[in-house]
Amino acid sequence: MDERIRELKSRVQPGDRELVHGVLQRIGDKWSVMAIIVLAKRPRRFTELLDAIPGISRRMLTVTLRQLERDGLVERVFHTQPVPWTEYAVTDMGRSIREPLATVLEWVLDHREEILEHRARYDSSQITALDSRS
Amino acid sequence: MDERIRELKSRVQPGDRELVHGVLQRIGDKWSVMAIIVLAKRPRRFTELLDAIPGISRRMLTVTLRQLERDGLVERVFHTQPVPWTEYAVTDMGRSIREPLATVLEWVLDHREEILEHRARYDSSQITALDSRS
DNA sequence: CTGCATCCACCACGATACTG
DNA sequence: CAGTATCGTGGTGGATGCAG
Repeated sequence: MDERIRELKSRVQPGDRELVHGVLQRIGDKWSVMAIIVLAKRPRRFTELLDAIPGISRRMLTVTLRQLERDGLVERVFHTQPVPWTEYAVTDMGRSIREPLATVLEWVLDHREEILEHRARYDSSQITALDSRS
Repeated sequence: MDERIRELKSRVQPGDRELVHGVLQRIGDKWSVMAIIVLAKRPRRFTELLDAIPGISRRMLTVTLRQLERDGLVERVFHTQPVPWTEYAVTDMGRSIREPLATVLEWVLDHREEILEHRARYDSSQITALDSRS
């Protein structure tokens, strides 16, 4: 593991810190991951995405799709036949990011109980600290 | 890959969506990953972390450490000998999250050029769109 | 239908003064 | 040394009106 990290570190170039953090922020935002997951099943049009991603607003769907499009994870295809419409689809790169995402998901599922236990313990200790303060 | 995703999905329980998103947000925030990386090398005291993480404020260091502590990724140890002081260290779980993080890092490095190319292309197309609008 | 523009609420973060 | 408290600011996201 430490070996792997050293190996990866040797590949990091000057501007990569910002890039890495940018990607981490993207997958940490509210809708990007969901959009990629939904689009990975099959391409959709704007309104279909609105329905397929419960709770998202038109604004955030637009913003999210533009960001993903900018990075090349999603592409927007314009059709004219039979009637004009827009279709969104994941690119190969967009599809490939599900791999690291799955690794994160797996880690969370593996440590689900441990995290929740720690939170419960931490929160209750904070409450008692507050109690003794009053 | 799709097979792996299906397998992981079968393990997802009702409340896990929030939990997963919470973890993604944490690794997407500005300082958590850096704090874990620094602490993984060796334990540090508060002021050492302040120096080891360039640009972080005392406030954000406190906030970040408390969140990581709450989730059980970092532990705070109080010493009394020879003089009272505080020491922070990563837990086994905190150490283990470097694995999925490394996977994400690897993906970013693998797609560094492609992402930057897409951004450059997207941005220049936006500029021309703005030009034709004026 | 597919957006973009605007306004607003909230939260993350930074600067800084203060405390045991 | 190791924080906490307070304030200010920018960014993220939601609601909604308008347009091609």
